[in-house]
Amino acid sequence: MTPNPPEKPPLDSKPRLRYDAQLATSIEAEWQDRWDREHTFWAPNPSGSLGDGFEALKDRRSVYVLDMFPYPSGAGLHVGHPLGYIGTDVYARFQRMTGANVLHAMGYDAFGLPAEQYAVQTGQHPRVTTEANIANMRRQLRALGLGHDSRRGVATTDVDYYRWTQWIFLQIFNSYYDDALDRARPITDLVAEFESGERDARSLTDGLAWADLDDLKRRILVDSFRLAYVGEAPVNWCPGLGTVLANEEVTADGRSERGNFPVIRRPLKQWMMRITSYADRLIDDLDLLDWTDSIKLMQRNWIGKSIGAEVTFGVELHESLEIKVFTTRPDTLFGATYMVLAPEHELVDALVPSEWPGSQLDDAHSEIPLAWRGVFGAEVSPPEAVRRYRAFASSKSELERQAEGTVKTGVFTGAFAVNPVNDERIPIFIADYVLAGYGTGAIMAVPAHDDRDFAFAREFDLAITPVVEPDEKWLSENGVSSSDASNWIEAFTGVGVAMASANSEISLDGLDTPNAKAAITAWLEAEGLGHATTTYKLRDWLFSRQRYWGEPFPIVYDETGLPIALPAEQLPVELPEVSDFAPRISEDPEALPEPPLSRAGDWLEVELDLAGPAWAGLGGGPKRYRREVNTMPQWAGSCWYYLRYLDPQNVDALVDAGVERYWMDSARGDGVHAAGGVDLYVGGVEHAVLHLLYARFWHKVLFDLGHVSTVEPFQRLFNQGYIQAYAFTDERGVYVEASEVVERDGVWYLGDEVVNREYGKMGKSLKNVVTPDDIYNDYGADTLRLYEMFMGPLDASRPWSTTDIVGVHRFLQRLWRNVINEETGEVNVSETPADDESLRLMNRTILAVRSDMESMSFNTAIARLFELNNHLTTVVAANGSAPREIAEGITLMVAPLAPHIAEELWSRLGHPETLTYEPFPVADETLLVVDSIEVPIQVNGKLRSRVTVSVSADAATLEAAARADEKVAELIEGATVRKVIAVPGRLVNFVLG
RNA sequence: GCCCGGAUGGCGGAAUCGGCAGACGCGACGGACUCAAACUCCGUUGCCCGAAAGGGUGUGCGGGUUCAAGUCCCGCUCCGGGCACCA
Repeated sequence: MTPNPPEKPPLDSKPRLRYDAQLATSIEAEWQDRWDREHTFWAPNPSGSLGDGFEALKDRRSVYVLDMFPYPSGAGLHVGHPLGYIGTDVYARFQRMTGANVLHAMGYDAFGLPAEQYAVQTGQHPRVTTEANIANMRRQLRALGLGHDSRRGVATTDVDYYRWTQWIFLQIFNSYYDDALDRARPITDLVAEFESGERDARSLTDGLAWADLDDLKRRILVDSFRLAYVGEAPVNWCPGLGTVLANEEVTADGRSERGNFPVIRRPLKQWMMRITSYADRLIDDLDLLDWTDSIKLMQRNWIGKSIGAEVTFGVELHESLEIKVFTTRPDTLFGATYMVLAPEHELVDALVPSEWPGSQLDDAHSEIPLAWRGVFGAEVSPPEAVRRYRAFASSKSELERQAEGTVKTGVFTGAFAVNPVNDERIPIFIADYVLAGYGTGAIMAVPAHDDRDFAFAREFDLAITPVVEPDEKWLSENGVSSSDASNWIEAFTGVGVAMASANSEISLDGLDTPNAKAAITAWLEAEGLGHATTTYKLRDWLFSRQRYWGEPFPIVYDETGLPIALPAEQLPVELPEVSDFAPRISEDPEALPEPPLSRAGDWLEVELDLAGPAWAGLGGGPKRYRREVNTMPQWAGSCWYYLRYLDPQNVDALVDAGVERYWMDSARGDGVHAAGGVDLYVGGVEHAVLHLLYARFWHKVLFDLGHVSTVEPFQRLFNQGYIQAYAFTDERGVYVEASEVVERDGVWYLGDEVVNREYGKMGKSLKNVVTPDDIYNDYGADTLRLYEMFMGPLDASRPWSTTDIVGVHRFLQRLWRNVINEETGEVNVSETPADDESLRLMNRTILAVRSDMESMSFNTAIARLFELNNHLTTVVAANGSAPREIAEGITLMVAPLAPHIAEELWSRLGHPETLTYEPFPVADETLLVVDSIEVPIQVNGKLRSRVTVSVSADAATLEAAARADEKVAELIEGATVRKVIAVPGRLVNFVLG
């Protein structure tokens, strides 16, 4: 296949077939059409509707290469977006040439807020905008020559796709977590256990057995076990977006990650997913994955596992009250000198006395230090002080809370707790440094060994009692002693030897921290005062949103107000048409948010005849139900798209089991890849906790229920860097069009005006966007691909520089000219064998390029190809033609990086078939052997000369050769050679005395 | 505050195990071609001294280990990212 020569004669004296933008883009368009026509990148499945052609490839290994699911933005792509897509395409093409059946596809994460907000403003249905955006993005990506299997490019908004998203939701809803087996099981198993008495319900139902429960109580009990459940909990309500958000979607300063709107905490009934049941497996299985340590660490930190103990404290004058605290340092229990409850803690009201205890109002005789009463003074009663403090604490925004840093506030409640190990009476405070949502919402404060408690104790003049002997280094650095903490300037939080920790039954004194923890925990358990326990920062995943443009839940409610799952046969639940896409936000901050679907008229109610057990309200004949009006979050669709790529047309299952195993399980069992899953997953680091945690969770549920064969979805994760760009501001500080700025002598000018250079993301607001369309118009797609891969390592961020592109463009031009006569279009290769030097260089190049391709070091692979091409240029200049074996070798090696020009050259070199499945060149070992090498000679570690010796030269030979070198001889003459280091194949170093 | 990652020419970046720092590209400079320019091709290019030969110096800063350090160790600075009272 050859392109038609340009029809018009060239305007100037430019050779007719010079590889310029015009020729490049015409070659590219023709090859893109041919790849489509010939289904070049269709990866056959082992069976099913996409199984055609598998027989021919059945002996190949399977490789699944995946890009993170893009959102089809209305703004289109800039050159930063395709960086990862080009990287995966190069990798995928290399894999095909080294004998793999490669699955590489691209779909669209198309539900989401921007299309909906646009709809709210314009009345345009989000589906219309979404489809237009997808079409534009497809066009832009196609022009890059990405080898995607177009049959697999699903969009989350396709009804055929979200039908299966809903189906997965049903699986999760209809499951519970069996803690004993440590996996999810069908909820029917749980019901069977209750019915048979195998599982005792009584501890959960005020002592009633399953048989004694009425239908409603049975449903509530069973619902409380489901992995997807409706829970009432403080959630992140974002009035600016009119919806609730997951913890992961809220930034540290209490704003929405999208849109940067304020987020407030309020209790609401919402759908939750029991991801916390998987916390341990989500941490442990990280060990099986080829991910960077930093991403693994971010996931571990987010899950936030803490191993410690729960300890029960009594309350003075309240025999019936018990306060449970969580601590990771039970060994410091003897050092607890006060206790703190979160201001919202449920026991606060019960234990606060109406008056300050005893005679404390009289400062002269008070046993209560003045400081304890905090800011409100002595004339305020405890309930009023608590009320005022709560008001003060809840009025603070997250930002204010942070701004205050380590300044601790709080108020004494007037009540005392009793330390169970020594019966000491310790004051109970409320303070907002203790969080209601973590642990038990209460702590024992050990100021000697905890920074926060130390700061609070100093603020409130509370006792600081050391119970762990600090190490000498700490004591001397701080200039203090372990016996008296009065002049300590910080807490000792390290491990050490326990001291002053004994009662009549147990002594921790002399034990190191781990042993002291074990001893006290055992004692607490024996005494019934506490037990070992583990807590997590991870909360259950808030799964409902008050939006229109998302997946409807396959859930209806009956008259009890409890949810009922629709049977899978009734899927999909399609989004109804509505006229108003905006969530309604009431002026009343306490009012419930009103999702757009709650105004969807007829859709809201449905008459169904649902089969099932009577206790669950089913099987009673046709009945009217009300639909769930929330929709799923955008993460839902992106939690499993990689599974649908495998089998996108399957109407019977989300993915066929055999197909799933073929692609997903292939990476296992080679001794390195323990978990299986996608062979290579490339995307930005911004999904480190959100998408990657949710997807792993869903995958594990599907694994537990037998729908997928691997424990993890993504075996190898690669985080690509970002392409950033310079932006320029004028003297008013206003951004100016970056493409019009020029540099003269290190100063930047827009016209004659000096402008200021900044550096940041590419975007409309900085006026520094460069689009792929711009670049392929000016240079062609191969040049763009090559430049993006050449700029630096794929995982590093780097600045875009349009001026640097000419380097790679010149490379392609030179390659073209080495093979094709620019004037005549004739192939300019010779059939005579290449000279020895050229062959050796090519084989060294093959070796290096192969290894660089495998490690995705595309920048250095390209550098090696530059060198080979530059050498070939000199050969062509000398001989008038390129040796065929070199021309073909370099063409094949360039193919993964710049596939269009490579296909065109390959075709012109006389090969009718695409080179997509040609074997990648293999280095000839015999041509890699060298017999002599140049070795550096150092004197006192400084490079002074070089000698050429045989590769096999041993240390003595090497030293002799070095001594024979004229320059070296001169330098060591007369000096005492104290030592000679001669490393064969490396260097010689003479150390003079 | 804590935890990660990074710092190499004018710029983007190379450099297996500690063994010739600066591959490759851009830019700059010089030359060829051209009436001229662009394109293309050839050459030079870390910095300092020197006409040259050559010498000195050099991988954020300060120490150290070593025959030898961009690479290892200790102490900092700055930049990027994550977490942020998680008991």
